[in-house]
This record gives sequence, structure tokens and C-alpha cells, in this order.
Amino acid sequence: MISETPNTTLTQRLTDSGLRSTPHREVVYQVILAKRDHPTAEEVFDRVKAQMPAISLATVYNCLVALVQCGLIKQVNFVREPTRYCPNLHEHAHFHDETTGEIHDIDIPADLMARLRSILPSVYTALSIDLSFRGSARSPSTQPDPHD
Amino acid sequence: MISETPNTTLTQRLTDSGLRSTPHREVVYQVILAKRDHPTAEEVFDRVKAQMPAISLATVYNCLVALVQCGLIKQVNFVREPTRYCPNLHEHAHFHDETTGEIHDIDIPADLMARLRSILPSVYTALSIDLSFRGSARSPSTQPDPHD
DNA sequence: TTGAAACTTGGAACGATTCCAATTCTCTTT
DNA sequence: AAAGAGAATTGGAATCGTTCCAAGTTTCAA
Repeated sequence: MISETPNTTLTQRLTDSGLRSTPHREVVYQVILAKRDHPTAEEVFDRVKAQMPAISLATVYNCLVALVQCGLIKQVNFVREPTRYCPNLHEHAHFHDETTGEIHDIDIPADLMARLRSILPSVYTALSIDLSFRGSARSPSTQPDPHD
Repeated sequence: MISETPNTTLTQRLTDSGLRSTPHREVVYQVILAKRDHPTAEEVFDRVKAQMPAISLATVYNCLVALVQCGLIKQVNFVREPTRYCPNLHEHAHFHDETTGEIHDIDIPADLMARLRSILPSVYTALSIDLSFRGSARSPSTQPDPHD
């Protein structure tokens, strides 16, 4: 149900970065917004093909680069895993569940964020901070949360 | 403090993990300890070859896996960068200087470490926590050119 | 409308890593 | 010390994710 007009944001952001708004980029962006998980480029490719069968993998990569560049999505990396893409622009950490392969967003309180920045020696300027956890979810006695 | 015969530790750790202590593994480990940076597998390969010219790259990868497995070194990953290996077992973060390509260890105070753990919902068990910064070092008294 | 620049494409190329089958080594048991 | 089993090593092939490239297409400004 992502019917229409998030395009304003997209177009705006792209042109602000000196990039063009194209149908391909719109679809790639929509697909990432539609399901708030952390797909790989290959997964994005598969999802986009449903709407735009002729798109090429190279274009998906190009679109992802463009979207990262204009700040609409972020890249997430884990050891020995392909790059994943995340539409959550709010500052947050990631939990990589090695049992299910799922990645979950974890909120970072503002004060903690500040604290993190503070441990950097002042000669360093951090453009980005990446906080990630690796492990597995303990299955509680109750039914697992159906929220993917 | 890189004295000789840390082999006891190495052998101990390896056997504890059901692995064997071999000359190759010893040299790989020594090479990583000798220079406390964050070499890639390829760089480790080059350094090891100086002492052991016949070693193969596959073996270096195998040794690195073994050393990671028994907890003597850690892997570090950055976006679009090959995996790097780190002998610093003390809990710490990494600062990736994009100008120089260097990676610097950053101490994490114990209480901050605890705080980090605390933001994880209790269903999750973190086996590891990865904190990394990306940016560049400001040159202190030289020409101010913080951009790019 | 037109030209330049940006975008898209498929396939080749690339770098990092893993896999494989054959060989060699190491440890344990005699 | 010899032998056997299992582990480690090897080089090369294979794989995976990603980038590059040259050619064709689209878009925007003038």
C-alpha cells in the first residue's frame, strides 16, 4: 500500500545531490521502504523485478549508490555478508541474529549517542558511527513475535 | 610487551578449541602480534611469506579462521573493505580514517560497554558488539583542511 | 528540437574468499 | 619407533558480491 507521492522527497533529495529522479530509482526506493527489513542488493533486485522486469542488476547497484549518496538509505555491513540497505534514517544500532539471519533495528538513546561520540579523541571527526550486535534471540516460552 | 614464546598461549588456546598448534599458525599469529595494526589477509600473507616463503594464501586464510575461532584475534569489517584482523583482545572500538586508510583502536570505558549491552532488548543475547567510527583525523596545527 | 550530460544495460572483469582433491604432517596408540 | 587416523596444507578452480565498460537510451536546459 505505498500508493503515491513519496516522490517529492525522493526527487528533492536526488536533485539536491545533483542527481536525477528516474523511474528506476523511484521503484528501488519504494521497494526498500515497502518492507522495512535489510535487503541485500540481490534481494532488492528480485523485488524490483516484480514491478520492473527489465531492470538490470547493475542499475539496482547504481540506484542504491545514488540513494545512499543522497542520504535516503544507509548501508549496513556484517562480517562475511553482502552489504545490506536500510531505510531507517533514525540513528539506531543493528542486531544480527545469526540463527535466523534477520537484522533488527535497535534504538540508541540520544544521550548514549552523545556518549559514543565523546570517547573519540578530539583529533578525529566521525562522519558516521556504526554500532552492531551479533548473536541470537532467546526463544521465550511464548510464541515468537510474528513481526518479522 | 611482545616478548618471546607466547606459543604457550597459542598452543593452549588452540588445543582448547580442539585445534592443533602448527608452525604456520604460530607464524601467522606472531606476524599479527608483531605489528599492532589491522592487516588484511593479503597483508598477513605478504608478511608471513618473509619468514615462510612456501606458505599459501589458502593456509593464511585457514590460520586466520583458526585464530579467530580460538579467540586470539578478532575480525574487523568496514563497508566495501576486505576483512581485517586485530590482535587487540581488550574491548575497544575502531576509528577508520578514510584519508589515510588507517584504523585506530579506541578504548571503550567499562561502563559504556555495559550501557551498550543494556540497550539490547532482553530477548537478544549479544555474542559480540562492534562499534566503529568512520571519518578522518584533523591535522592539529597544520593547515586546516577538514574536508576530504 | 537539439545536444550534452546523465542514466541504463549486459556482460566482462575484478577482488576477496571459499572450496576441493591430493598430499603432507601431527598426534596417539602401540 | 612405526603405524594409522585425522587434521592441516596446498594450488588451483570456483564462487560471490560488486564494479567497470562501452554502447544505447533518456532527460533536461536552452
